[in-house]
Amino acid sequence: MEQLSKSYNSNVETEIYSLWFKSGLTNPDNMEEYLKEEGYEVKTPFTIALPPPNANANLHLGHVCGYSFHDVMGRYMRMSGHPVLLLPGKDHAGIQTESVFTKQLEKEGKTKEDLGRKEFYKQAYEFCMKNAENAREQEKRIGLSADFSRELFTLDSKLTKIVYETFYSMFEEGLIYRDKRIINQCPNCMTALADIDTEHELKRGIFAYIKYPLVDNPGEYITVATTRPETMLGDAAVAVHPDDERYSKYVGKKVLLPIAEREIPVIADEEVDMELGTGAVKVTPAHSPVDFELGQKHGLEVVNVINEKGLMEGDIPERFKGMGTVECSKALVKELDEKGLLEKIENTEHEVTVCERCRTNIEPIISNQWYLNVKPLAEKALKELKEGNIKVYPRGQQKALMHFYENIQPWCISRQLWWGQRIPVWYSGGKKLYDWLLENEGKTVQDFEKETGVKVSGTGELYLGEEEPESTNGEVWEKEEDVFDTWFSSGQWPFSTLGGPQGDDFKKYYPTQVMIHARDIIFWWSARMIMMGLYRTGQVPFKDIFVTGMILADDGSKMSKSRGNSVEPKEIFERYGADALRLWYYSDALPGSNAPLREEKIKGNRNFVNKIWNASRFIIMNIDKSEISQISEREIKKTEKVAKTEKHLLKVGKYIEKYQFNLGAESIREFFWHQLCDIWIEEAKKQIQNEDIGSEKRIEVLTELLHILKENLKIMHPFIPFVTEAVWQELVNLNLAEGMLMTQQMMSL
RNA sequence: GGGUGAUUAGCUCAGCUGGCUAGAGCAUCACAUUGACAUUGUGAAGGUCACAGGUUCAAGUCCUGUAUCACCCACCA
Repeated sequence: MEQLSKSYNSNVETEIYSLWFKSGLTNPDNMEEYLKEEGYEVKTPFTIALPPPNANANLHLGHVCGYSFHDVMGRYMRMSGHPVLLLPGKDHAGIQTESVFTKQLEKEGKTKEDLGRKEFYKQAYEFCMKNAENAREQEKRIGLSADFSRELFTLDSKLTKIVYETFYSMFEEGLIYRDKRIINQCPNCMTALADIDTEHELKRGIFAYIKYPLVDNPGEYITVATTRPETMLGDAAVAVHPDDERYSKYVGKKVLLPIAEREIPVIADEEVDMELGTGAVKVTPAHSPVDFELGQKHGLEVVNVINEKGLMEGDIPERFKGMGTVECSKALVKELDEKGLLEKIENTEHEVTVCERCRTNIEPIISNQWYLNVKPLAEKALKELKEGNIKVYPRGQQKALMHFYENIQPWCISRQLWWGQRIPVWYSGGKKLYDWLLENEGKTVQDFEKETGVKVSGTGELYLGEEEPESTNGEVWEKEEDVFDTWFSSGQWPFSTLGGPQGDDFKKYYPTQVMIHARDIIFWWSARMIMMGLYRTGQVPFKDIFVTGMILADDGSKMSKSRGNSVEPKEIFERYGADALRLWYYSDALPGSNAPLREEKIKGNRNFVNKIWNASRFIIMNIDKSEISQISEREIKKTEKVAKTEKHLLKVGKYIEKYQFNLGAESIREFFWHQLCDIWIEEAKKQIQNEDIGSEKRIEVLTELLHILKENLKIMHPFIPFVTEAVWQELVNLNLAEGMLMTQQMMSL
């Protein structure tokens, strides 16, 4: 009978995809209608909010493959009677996009200031939309059966509105506040960074031993050791361990800070490590996170000497002003040496914090930022975890998540960027005034004017809202320049995408079922989605978190563009097809494991895909046109083989429900190849080889074989949707099947 | 320093609540096949399940300790 091509050609995959997409049945509302029309029971909706990839670049292999987990769940659920919503989107990725796009502007010889905030935003938006389009193509290429009619971008006004509502409500409850804290400042990106946006690098540095003379004991001094001499200009104290006998006599006395010529106290604190350096440590609250804590504890003065550009400033000798930190360090060391206050300098290697994007050294500085007190939210999240309302796979990650919640710190939610959701706040009389009044409790606007010499018109009050408020008595409203940390909006993804707590989709599709992503973002994303979800909706945003493995280069190293060892998804699609890639990923990228991408492994899976094609082809070829009606009308007898097949379907279904995709993939391969092909088809060959066309024996054997093939196609479909649908459509052409495999129901389950 | 996990065939890993004569894929070797598929079939080789103790009738599987590795968090004056 009809001649199918000798091997499966993965080029048909795009064609198959458009078949699915055109049907509109990836939209759960349509799917629900379809189920009703076909007389199936409509089960509860199944929702996954897909992790939105960053809209500043093409998708990498990890993204693309990750979606095959979402899709296997989605397809299986759809075939089991659930209207399935796989909700796609794209993330604006604040810092990263701003950095990528600014670099692109640089190549054109422009800066973001040249464009101005509005134009910058507009162009960055276009840039993201272009990338989003590419990303969407890749998502389709892997076979993701998502409802693209609902696709969203994190900066869509619908989402922003919901994010703002959350902000207003949190502010009113006192969870959000402005605070002066030490932050990670990237002097290059000119923004505060969350800890997550920083990395650590081992760099060469110096260890300078500097003598601080005692004020009341001429000739005596305390030597402190520091890797950053320039920060001494901002020192507020020298700290020693209370049990340290070498220094106990000095505690409570004062030393004269060289060069700055300021008197600072000697304090005692348990935190000080007696073994390290000289056992005496200089305390610079303004420029070191630890020192900041120490300073707060001991009520020390905060002396700012480095500005947000990483240059020296503030209450320091004129000659150092405007210097970079390294330059200043050198100059200081030289002067100290001349004064005989430099004991020695050691070369050392130490970890420094750098900006994840541009690798610039992070400058810890004091800054006014917006904070969210996440502690009460974390407590609720922790409770849900403990009660088992959210489960993390692999289980070990659950403990890690609990530990994270138990030790959570206030979250800095403001970023000094242009790209993002601008914090909807207005300051009467200006931001500086507001912060000043906050720091100087009890003082008034008049005090501000007197002490700073700046004239303001306003009350120092805040107004929350997007639109500029009415100006009464000629007061001037200053708009907040900062934008939200990206995680503040992506943390609301599962409900913001469904239209917020009032949305129709929300009512129908929330909470979602499962969150699937790579392990590196569990704290930064999932942890926040749980907190924000509980806060806004009172419900957990998803019941399960499934953490995928990481794709590595074939030598086991991390894939990265800079190393040149990254593999484009496109290459794999072209050479082996999406099904082969998916199949490889199910078995290799298990939770907690690494998956080095080896070509020969994908090849092996491609062979299996081809095997499916050829076994189907064999069965189709053996059915004569004249036998079709007899075969399709014949009742399926529950033979041993059919029963075994049913059992197989149930088993694989269980694996999918338990997120054991590797076992599922292994089973479908084992059953199809080594049971159906190697044994049953071989048997069938012998049974029909001497039979006449249309004979009872032939009809019996072929009917059973075809049925088993179709059942196998169904259970394999969630894993490898393309080849199975391609075969199904061949069957449809011959009147041996109907409709699309994607929407077939697994009735035996 | 804190946390989490890993350690099973050459490689990447399965092995759920203890019953294994320890599996898969890829790689290797031998043989077969122009027959749906050379993108195939049949078979072989390859492992004291990191190490040391313990619990048990029975341990890859549970407990304790040791070692090595990985990731995350904190920090390094």
